[in-house]
Amino acid sequence: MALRFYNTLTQRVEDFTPLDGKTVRMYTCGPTVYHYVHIGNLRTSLFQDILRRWLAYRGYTLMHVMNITDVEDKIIRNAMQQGKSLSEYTAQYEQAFLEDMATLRMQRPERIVRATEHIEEMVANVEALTAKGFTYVAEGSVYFRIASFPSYGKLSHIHFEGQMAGARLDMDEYEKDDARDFVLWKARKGDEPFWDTRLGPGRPGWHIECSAMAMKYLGETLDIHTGGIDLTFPHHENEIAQAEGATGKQFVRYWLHAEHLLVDWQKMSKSLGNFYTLRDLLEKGYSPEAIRYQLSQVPYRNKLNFTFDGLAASSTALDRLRNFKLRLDTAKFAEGANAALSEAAIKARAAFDEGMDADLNTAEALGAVFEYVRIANIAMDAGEFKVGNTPQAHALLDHFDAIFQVLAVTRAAGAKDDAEIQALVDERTQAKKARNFKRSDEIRDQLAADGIVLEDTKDGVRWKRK
RNA sequence: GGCGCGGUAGCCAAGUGGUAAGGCAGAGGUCUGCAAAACCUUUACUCGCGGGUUCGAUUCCCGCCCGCGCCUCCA
Repeated sequence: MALRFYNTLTQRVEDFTPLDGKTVRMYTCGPTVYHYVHIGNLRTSLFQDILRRWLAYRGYTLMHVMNITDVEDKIIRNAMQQGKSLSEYTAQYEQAFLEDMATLRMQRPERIVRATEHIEEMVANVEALTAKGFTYVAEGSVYFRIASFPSYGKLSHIHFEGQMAGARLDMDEYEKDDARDFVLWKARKGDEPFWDTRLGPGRPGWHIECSAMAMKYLGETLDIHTGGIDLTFPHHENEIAQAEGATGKQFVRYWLHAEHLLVDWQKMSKSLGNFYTLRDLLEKGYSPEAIRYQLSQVPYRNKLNFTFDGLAASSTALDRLRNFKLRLDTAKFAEGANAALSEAAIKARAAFDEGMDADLNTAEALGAVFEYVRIANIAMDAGEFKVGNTPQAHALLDHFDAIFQVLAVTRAAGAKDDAEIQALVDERTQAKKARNFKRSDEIRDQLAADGIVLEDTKDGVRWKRK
């Protein structure tokens, strides 16, 4: 079956077809760099990475733009408190975010753009809206008048007629004509940073950066727009108003939203003390691959309740796959090929692909790999796995890992290199042959202390990094 | 109150109108100088509850209960 995604706009799973042949124009709402991102943010980034990789596998050329929000209330507040400029303050967190992405083996989008470098595009977007009568000015700020945009609410499926029974309203924003209206351009306030523009001195509202930058780099109609589910309203709804108000054309064809990562079944927040950064987990000794696995294994549209038990389980599950690969690389197989196993490899590959095509069902895809691993292990135990079956097994693992990116071990700084380890392993084998168990056990313990595990198998000794 | 997502074995989780993938944990076993590691076997007559449609529902419809999120510049 074809590649298909759940589209928030239509609330249905739809076949995916880009507007322009094999090119996919995709925009991602990246982080607001006022602090280190947490693993919930990274889960969303990881969904985007997997989406990228799968689109590429399916033969599409990506034009993927991700923004960095580097001007915003918390950034301004924190930067001013620390006596830093905005860019001085945000640079450290932007850098940290990019490092986190690399640690988790995420690809960089084709283009990463910063809000503060696109003020002119935002001003132009606001002007286009004003020209069409969608805006009004109050106390120097420019607002979008929602009443003038009838389709407002089509993404979040909110009907605004008799709205707001139990919702809270922000009473500070008394200058708005309608509580639902949102700000496009904020008038300069106090000694906050500002830009002198045709809209007057001030700074952009949050939503305008994304519509302006997305259209600048990807055109008026995008294929895919992604983000966390909490951005659906109001952020993405407002992006639609800004873009479609200005162009009169459909802004985004497929809206994909990642569900939240939860801790104790609650959204992460600092006040609850359930806020983890990638650095926190690495300090506790979890590997980047185990974290990547844990964040990938639950399909992106499901909530993922993060627990350390779950992370440990992911680590063990990942070991199973790595052990299989190691066995494939080190065991001795008889000549020939087993037709039934070839069949199993083909089936596993097809099931993996079908799972991924079905709105990136990573759980199903993963299941297909594990099923093959079990079948192959049984065959190896029985001596029925043949040399001729190895290429297919490798191909399946490579195919899986091209998307999941978890099989290679991240080596600690200062770790022994392979040759060094092999020399010790060989020395131990010699000692064992000579029945010098004292020396052989000594080497085994020494390697264990360095995180190297030795495994004696019928085909000889193999080793791996823990 | 409105909108949205979900409730499947101890935990995580896939799935289909015809009688429940996979992973972790647990139990048993194989291998081994000892061990470690690894591998294998095994665990839901049942899919939140109550109705309905159907020859047949976990899967469709209705109602209810429970959890989570959004409705405040939160991924």
